[in-house]
Amino acid sequence: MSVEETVSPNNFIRHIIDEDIKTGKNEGKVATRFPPEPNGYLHIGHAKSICLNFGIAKDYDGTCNLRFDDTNPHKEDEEFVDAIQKDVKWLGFDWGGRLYFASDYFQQLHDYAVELIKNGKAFVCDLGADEVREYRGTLKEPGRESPCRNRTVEENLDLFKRMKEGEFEDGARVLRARIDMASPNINMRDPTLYRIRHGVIHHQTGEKWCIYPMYDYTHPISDALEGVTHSLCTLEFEDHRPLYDWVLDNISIPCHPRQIEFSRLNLQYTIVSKRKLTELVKEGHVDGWDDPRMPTIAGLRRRGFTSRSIRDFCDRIGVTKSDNTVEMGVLENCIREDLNEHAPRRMAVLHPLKVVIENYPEGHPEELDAANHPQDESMGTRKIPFGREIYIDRGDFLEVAPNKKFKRLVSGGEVRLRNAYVIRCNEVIKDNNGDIIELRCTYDPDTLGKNPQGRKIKGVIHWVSVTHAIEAEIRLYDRLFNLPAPESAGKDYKEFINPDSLWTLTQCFIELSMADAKPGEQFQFEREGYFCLDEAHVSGNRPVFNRTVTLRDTWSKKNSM
RNA sequence: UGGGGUGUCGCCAAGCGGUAAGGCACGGGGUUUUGAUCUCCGCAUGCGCAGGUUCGAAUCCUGCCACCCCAGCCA
Repeated sequence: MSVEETVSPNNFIRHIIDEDIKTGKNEGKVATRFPPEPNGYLHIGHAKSICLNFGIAKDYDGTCNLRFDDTNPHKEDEEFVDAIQKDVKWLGFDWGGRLYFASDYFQQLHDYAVELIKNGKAFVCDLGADEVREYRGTLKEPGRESPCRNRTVEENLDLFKRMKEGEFEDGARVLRARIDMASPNINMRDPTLYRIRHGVIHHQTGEKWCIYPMYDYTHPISDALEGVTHSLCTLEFEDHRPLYDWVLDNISIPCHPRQIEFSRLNLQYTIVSKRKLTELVKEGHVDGWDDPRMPTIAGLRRRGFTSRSIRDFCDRIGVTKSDNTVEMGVLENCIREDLNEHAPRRMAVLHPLKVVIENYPEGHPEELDAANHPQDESMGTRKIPFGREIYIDRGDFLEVAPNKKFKRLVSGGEVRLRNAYVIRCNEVIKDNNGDIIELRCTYDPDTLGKNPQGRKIKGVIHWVSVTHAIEAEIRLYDRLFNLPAPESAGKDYKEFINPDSLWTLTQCFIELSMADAKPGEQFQFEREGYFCLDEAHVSGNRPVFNRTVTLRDTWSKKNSM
């Protein structure tokens, strides 16, 4: 497979790793991890991180762990841990049995906390949440020390033990690191290490614990326990790195991974924020996490994106520290490139208009041969039934050509039926409203597989035989938001939800050969785009197809300007 | 002068003192029974701005400017 041969592009993180290997750091080993919190589905931004972490492990002959950062049972759920594993696997990565949970380390995390207390590096604080905030100071002014800051080791040990044993209510006390309330870095102003959470059932540890460690405390230790060498995270954690290092420097743990930050992905016309995606799902703006309009891995999969195209996308966008917003065109290009190569061609009529071929014999349908791929003979051919009555797309007929460049069918004009004959339109039948309901045509029997003598046929249109067509529902998707950057418009992003992001067409006709298509199977509907049979939905007894992406269309683009 | 970051083509992004890669997008030509694909050509005398060092600066120095992140007992 060509993807496996692709050389991953270099980036600044790989440069750092190259240097570490050259200088013999970590004995030349490379270990990364992908650490999602199971509080939502993975999205395209996570794909960037997954490709980075697993890609590095693969290329450097190292390892990449899948570790759930499950320190906040309030927001987390088993549904998400299952979905995340499914998505990482689907993206083509393998954690090889190294599946971990931060909650696996709760006991060790607790023991290291006791160690910090014993060394006077942590204390139990009685301040309430509001007071802690007040004492923290502001961005420009230093904070004040908690009145509890100078408790004795014995008292701290006793209080922490009683916190663990459930003696205190939620919020009554926290364990804090004893660092520096005057630090210009707010993260270093005696950050909270442990909080009390009663009455929640943790999806992994049940009711075993009522104190839960914070991210800033859990993450460095989890990394170190797993022997991670390079801990890759996004830019907003850059300010947390001093704390990451402080934790590891102040406990007796032999390993000290290096945290390296890179910028997160932003994609135009969508949002890549788990919190906001959760809102879209919960408030019903979309039909679940796997709605084909969602930038989630599950949504992209259902839309018809291949994992190969997503990996390709991640390679193309690169990894840097600069803020970036990638155009949809890049993602679209990736899936078009993949599907152009791999998707077999089919014909489907989305907006049917009936055509009767008057000089074609009745009751003598024939079977024509059609290539499954115009450039790849190895994909073979198929039979397509042709008959006296066919459907063409309404958009492929106009009574009068609007300009000399129009090459579809017009009254009195000729057009090539893809994989079949040239037809001429002789008559336009209309209903009482003046709407076109049928075309009367004749065909030239001498044009199958060859061009007619003495005249040039400019246009080619697709079609489907009326008697053999399968009725289908086709869903056309457009961008979820009608603003390139819905999150930074200074208003609620939900105001920019595109009301026309889904068009459902219920009376479409697809060619017979797709009768036994499998869920998820992908096709190019010639001249329309790439479509896949929906994984889950059948509407009545009609199959449902999702449009993954249109074909590139320089013609309509030019004419719409 | 609160701290931490980032600024190279419309969007990504190489570049690491020797004279601006590549991809997407865009414009144009060719082939074509998909207005697709494929193919060829074009697309930064310029690297946030201003100075300086140097034979030579996107790369080094100085000073500005713009944008992003941080005051959860979220991650």
